[in-house]
Amino acid sequence: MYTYYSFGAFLMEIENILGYLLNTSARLIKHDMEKQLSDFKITTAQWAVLKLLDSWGELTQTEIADKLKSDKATIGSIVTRLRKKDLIVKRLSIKDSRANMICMTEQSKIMVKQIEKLARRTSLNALVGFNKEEKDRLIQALQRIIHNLDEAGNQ
Amino acid sequence: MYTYYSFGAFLMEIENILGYLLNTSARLIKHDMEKQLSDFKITTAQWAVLKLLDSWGELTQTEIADKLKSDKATIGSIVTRLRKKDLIVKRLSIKDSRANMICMTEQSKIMVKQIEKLARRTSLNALVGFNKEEKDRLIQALQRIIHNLDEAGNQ
DNA sequence: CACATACAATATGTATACATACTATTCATT
DNA sequence: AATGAATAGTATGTATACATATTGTATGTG
Repeated sequence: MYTYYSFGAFLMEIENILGYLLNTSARLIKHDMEKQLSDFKITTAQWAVLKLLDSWGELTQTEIADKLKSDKATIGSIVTRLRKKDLIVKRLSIKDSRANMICMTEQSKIMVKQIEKLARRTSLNALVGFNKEEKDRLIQALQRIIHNLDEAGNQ
Repeated sequence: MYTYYSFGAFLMEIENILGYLLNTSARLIKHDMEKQLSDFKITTAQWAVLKLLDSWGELTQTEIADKLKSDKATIGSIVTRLRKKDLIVKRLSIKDSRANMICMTEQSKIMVKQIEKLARRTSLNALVGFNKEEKDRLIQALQRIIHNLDEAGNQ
């Protein structure tokens, strides 16, 4: 049986520190997902942008950065790579000539639907042995952490 | 009041997908921690290596990579940077002349103790509003995820 | 001992992630 | 209308993160 460690433990080793645990689980799940995505020649970061566009329709790069809690520079380079693969199109905004509207292509609309299943499978791999209540509690805890840190960061 | 979303929701938007939530919370907590670490001219990845050495004593780069669930190339470059800052020393292993033992310096031993408090503060920032039970459940959930994915990845 | 295999570390290349600086454009206010 | 502040996006540089290939060393087996 696998042994768990408490957060309140006196001995605070790296393996028990929240930031390390979040970072490690995030890297491992990303790795699992990218293994599944390899056929699509796309990364998780690129997929997240497409998934967001699929929900919201066309967005500017700054809007994408805000919604994904990322930054303009990072989204800029992801958009460049998506465009090279013809998965998005940039259209100069009519309202604001500084801004580009990022739009999905037919190809990426189809791709996003196909990837949906893979994302669910990766979540299941990560959550083996979790019951519904445990899953829900985890998702809510992560949303609370993001809320806490996002608030603090935007002061 | 902030609204939470359930993992079992029919509409699976990017904001509710486990991998995205882990990745985002990991990035935000890393960002918070690195803000606090700025005086030490060190990153969280570099700190994790020092923290591990502080617990285990001298280790090879491969051992560090295994324990942090990272890889040799990544640890190699972190070790190079730590060495430039005189925070670690590389000693050729007596047993195995392919390997280097990575050892802390006096400077990094002191530094690690000072950083301990900052790590706790960052965890508190992230976990505002969590009670002890919620914190413990989260830590255990993350350790289970790492266990699940690490098992799967090492097949 | 010889040899195939495994392993430690390095080298190279791509993709985030993010700080900082810069350009072009827009907006607010006078 | 003029102008100073804010904003959208790009450019540059550093640091992971990781795949893949290479080099040198160790080890197990015949």
